[in-house]
Amino acid sequence: MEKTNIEVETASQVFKLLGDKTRLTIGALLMKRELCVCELLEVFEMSQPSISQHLRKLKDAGLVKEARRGQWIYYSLNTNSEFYSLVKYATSLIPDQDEKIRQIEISNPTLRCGC
Amino acid sequence: MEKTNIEVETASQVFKLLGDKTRLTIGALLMKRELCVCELLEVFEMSQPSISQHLRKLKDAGLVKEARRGQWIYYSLNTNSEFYSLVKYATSLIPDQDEKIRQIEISNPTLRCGC
DNA sequence: TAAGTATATAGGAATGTACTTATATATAGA
DNA sequence: TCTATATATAAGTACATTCCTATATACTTA
Repeated sequence: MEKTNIEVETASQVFKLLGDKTRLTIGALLMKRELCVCELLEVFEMSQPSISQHLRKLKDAGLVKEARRGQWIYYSLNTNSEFYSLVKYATSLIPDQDEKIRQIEISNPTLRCGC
Repeated sequence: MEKTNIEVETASQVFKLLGDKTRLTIGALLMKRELCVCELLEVFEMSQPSISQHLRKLKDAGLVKEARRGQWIYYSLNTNSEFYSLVKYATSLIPDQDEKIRQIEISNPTLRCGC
């Protein structure tokens, strides 16, 4: 886990981002695999705009990146970010999020039609 | 650097604490040595109550402990805290705080009389 | 091109945060 | 015990944050 010297201002901004339960959990979930908004919506008791706003903050800080695939925009961790190892460390501290991933896979919101 | 599993709620609270420039810097300074409020006051452009309030939050979370010695209350990192390794990691990310320590030692607020 | 789904943005309300000044409390020393 | 110094607490204010609802935008498919 290489460490670079990050300015106090910058580092504290990233900690502030991780200092929110929803965003920290999103980070841990994205550690497992990329996810779209409608998938995250399955595991947070929160409106779609709220999820989008959290993702935007993470994206603005360069922690996550997005990729549109058809109708969906998939979010994933930006492994090139200078904060990636911090995110990895931070998310490793909290309990495993497999249960939430399973919940997403059961409801499978991107495949409603069943085809 | 051992990692225990910390609840999302708890972990995000600690990140929130570190998500403030002043508190993150205090953490890095306490990594160097214990300090009293009047010493911290030398390196932050902030009122004494503000410093005290930041220290109180860090103390309430168990990250720092205090020890009164005469007129002064010395704050230090609580190495027994389950978050100590997180604090150590977090503070290792930011630039070295030696300059601020030197500044404190030059002004030496706990020894005003020179005796 | 119209309708449906996914996501983003705008605007606003409630709450939280980080400061400030004023004041209280605790210790030290004359 | 009086005064000075160190620190904590209280109360108020400005600003930031996080949610919401309503609406706009983008893509897909009939």
